[in-house]
Amino acid sequence: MSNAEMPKAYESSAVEEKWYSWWESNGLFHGRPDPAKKPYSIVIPPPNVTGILTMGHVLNNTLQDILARWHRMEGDEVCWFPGTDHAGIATESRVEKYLREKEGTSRDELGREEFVKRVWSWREQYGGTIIRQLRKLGTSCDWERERFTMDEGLSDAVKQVFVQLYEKGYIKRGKRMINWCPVSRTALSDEEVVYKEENGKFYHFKYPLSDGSGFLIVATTRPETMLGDTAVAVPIGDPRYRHLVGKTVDLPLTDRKIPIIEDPHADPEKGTGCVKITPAHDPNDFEVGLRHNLDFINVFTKDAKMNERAGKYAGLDRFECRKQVVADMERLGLLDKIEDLVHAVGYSERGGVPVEPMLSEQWFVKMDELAKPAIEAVRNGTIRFYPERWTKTYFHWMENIKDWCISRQIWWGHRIPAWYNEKNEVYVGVNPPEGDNWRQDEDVLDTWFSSWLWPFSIMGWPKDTPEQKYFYPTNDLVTGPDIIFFWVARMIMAGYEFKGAPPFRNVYFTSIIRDDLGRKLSKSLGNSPDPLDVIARYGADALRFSIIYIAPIGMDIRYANEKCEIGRNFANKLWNACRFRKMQGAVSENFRNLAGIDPAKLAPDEKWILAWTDRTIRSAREALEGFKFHQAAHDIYEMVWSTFCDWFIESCKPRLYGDPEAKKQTLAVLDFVLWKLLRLLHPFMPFVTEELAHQMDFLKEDESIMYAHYPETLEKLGLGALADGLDTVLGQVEDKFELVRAGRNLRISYDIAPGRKLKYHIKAATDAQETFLRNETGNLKFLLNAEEVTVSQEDYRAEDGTGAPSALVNAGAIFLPLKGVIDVEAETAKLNKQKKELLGWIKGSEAKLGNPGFLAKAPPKVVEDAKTHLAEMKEKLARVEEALKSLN
RNA sequence: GGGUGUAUAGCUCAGUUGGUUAGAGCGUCACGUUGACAUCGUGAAGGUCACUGGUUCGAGUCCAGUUAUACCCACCA
Repeated sequence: MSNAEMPKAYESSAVEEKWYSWWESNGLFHGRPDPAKKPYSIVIPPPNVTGILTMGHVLNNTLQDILARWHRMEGDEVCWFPGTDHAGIATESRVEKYLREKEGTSRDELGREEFVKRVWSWREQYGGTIIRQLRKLGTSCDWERERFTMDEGLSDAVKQVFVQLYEKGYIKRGKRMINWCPVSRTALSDEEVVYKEENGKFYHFKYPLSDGSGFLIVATTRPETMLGDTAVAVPIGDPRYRHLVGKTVDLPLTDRKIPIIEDPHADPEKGTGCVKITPAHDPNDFEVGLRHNLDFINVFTKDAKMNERAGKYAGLDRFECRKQVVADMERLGLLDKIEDLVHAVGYSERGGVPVEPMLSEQWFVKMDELAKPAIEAVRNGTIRFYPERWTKTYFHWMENIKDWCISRQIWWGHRIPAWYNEKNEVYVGVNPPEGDNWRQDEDVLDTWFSSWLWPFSIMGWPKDTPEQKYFYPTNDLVTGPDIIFFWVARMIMAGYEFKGAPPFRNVYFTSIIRDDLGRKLSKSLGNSPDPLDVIARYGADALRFSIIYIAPIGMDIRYANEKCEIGRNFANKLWNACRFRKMQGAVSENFRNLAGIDPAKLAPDEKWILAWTDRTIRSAREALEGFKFHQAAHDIYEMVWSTFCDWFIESCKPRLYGDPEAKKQTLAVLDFVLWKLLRLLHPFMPFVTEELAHQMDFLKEDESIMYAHYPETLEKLGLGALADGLDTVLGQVEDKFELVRAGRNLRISYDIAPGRKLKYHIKAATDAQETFLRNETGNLKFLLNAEEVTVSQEDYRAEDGTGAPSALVNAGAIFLPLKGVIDVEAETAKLNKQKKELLGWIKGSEAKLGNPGFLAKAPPKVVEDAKTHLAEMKEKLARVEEALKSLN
């Protein structure tokens, strides 16, 4: 590195570009089985291939990158497996939209084969944008291992799993009630339905008894379904209706007569107790239909319009039909009343419209047996959740798990490996059956049917690969709690079923990011920042650090772009600390180990900063081990900014400008600490730390901080001797800094320009303090910007006997002698305020110590501390009173 | 209807197993171009820890209840 001066401010963009391509082209992200090292692996939650980077991805991938980089520095063999998900329905509709807008064609016009081809080429051209964007964030994924859920190998895994579960009897085909999305025209799993509270209407209809003896009143929120009614149910043994059971009603608007049946589904407490039964369009009614062998009349088309079974309503949209049915019923005098009610309506997550419960032939996976080992694994701690409370959500779902509807009536996805022949036989196998009388099932599998295999399919399963032996199970999973059912739970089940082992050991659930008003980020609100813009403006390190720094543990994050100033300013602070250091000359030769330094000769400040560095190393590592990223970020931030820059660097300046030996020593300590701080910070801010490590010559040109060892404490480095006698010195240095603060305060309260040189007098409280502070006078002069600092155990007295403004601190008192400017009244007031405070403390302490209960029951240590504290307060009070006396 | 969070300074949040009279950042205010940094520095003001009750020598911290708020689950015709 030349001596060219570093710029005054850190410029992120060029630096980030440079290092990322250097890391990647040198293969520093690549992980390979290495028996000599401990494996550490993560699989990325595969983003949709159609996706673009959002703030959610930023948070999620920053956390994974912190883990990956940290473990790499700990010496583990790290592999972070990246890739994308084919996202069946989402991608299919994305490409459909593209074809409509750009080519004026459609899926149906192109036909299946051609359409699927188009999706692949769309993916070639536009897909995977997010993968390129992730690089801007600095993510250290092993790109050589990037996979796509539709890759050949992953498709093999899907087929293998399907066949295996089919042969085990866990996968079955059957006609059941499913959630139908009329927009995507496919079945959905229960998890893909989101419920929204809505203000709806509750329509009460009169159904005339066929014998003309009156009406039964039924209520519904969905009048259009009455066209598919095939019974009216009444409660079992209900005296109001008992005599009607077995008779029929004339179903209005149709020419059908439908039976009146007794069924427990009818609740006598609700409404009239009578319920219309639509077995083809309601899950409960379906059950009733089975029990009573009723007809199942489907009145909807695949896009939820009325079909020919709806008679004159055929062709109408379901909501239009609803209006007309109500109008017609009213006209016929069969509308009893309409009530308002709030109810939950199930919407298709992707389609954005209410789902239609429909009776349909689909493939299902029986989940209850698969769930058993997965429940046990979380219960016995083999797999741990952070925050732990998510286990409750997990258990609740797993213990009530339902069959999983896995077939989708779309074209983009893994086609179901089942074939049928004319004799209606079914063949299920990894490879197509012999002979040409077989046609393959038209449906594809739910996207999640490939995602749940991700942790091992990405490593080559079902083939036997060294990667699986070495990297499976993975260590940590970082994901959002919104996909705990979709993905996390199912991966655990798949892990046990197909690998006989958990897919990961720890699951860290990220927070949800909201805007600064607490609203969810969404495109339509326009409150969703583009991370690439933010990176361009503030830098990737700034974004990464800021988002971790502001992320409260287990709660939603309030994000606004301005918050990236935290990270940007911090990077700049670090940059300038290094810039300052560079101005002092070349890096110390012993910056790695402080070789040749005599522990006995360390200045108090130097011991103090070494102690703080150790403390921070311990707390940061402990925080990372417990997935407390936010806390690690805060600890390091505080250490760098306040402890290192504000106090250590400032305080060491006098030594830099004096004795060359002292300068050499202090620079060595500074370098030693700085190099540790850069490494501590690297997982959080990879770019600026790599740049600075090179700028400072901590690394050779071909070395990367990515593989520098994560900092260890002095003791672990075998440098324990440097920490000898730290305890006493620590308190003295802290007291010294408190004294400095008090001195600056005096200056300000007397309104003296900071530039003006002053004299201070310090009254030391003890002999030890006096000795210590005398040795520090040079240092104190600098920190206080004073031309002279005197130390004794006496109060300050001017020649004419007047006192001076002063402040009391632990170390003693600091006086600011100012000729004739002492404001006796103000000083008295200040001291009286302090006295009042002290008396409060003393009163409280004495009360506590006078309490027999406290003395008897509190731990001895606490009692001892209280006594010490009281003594200190009393001693301080005595000093305040003395000072008060001297004023008069 | 069940379940899970959250409630501490103007704002956003820390606060470890209960132990001095509760902290940080931002914002506000005052002062400042001291040779790393105005993306900065030195200071100041600002809180009956949502409410009620309980346990305890001692509660922001534990327990019960209340209120507010957010989210998740559930086939309420």
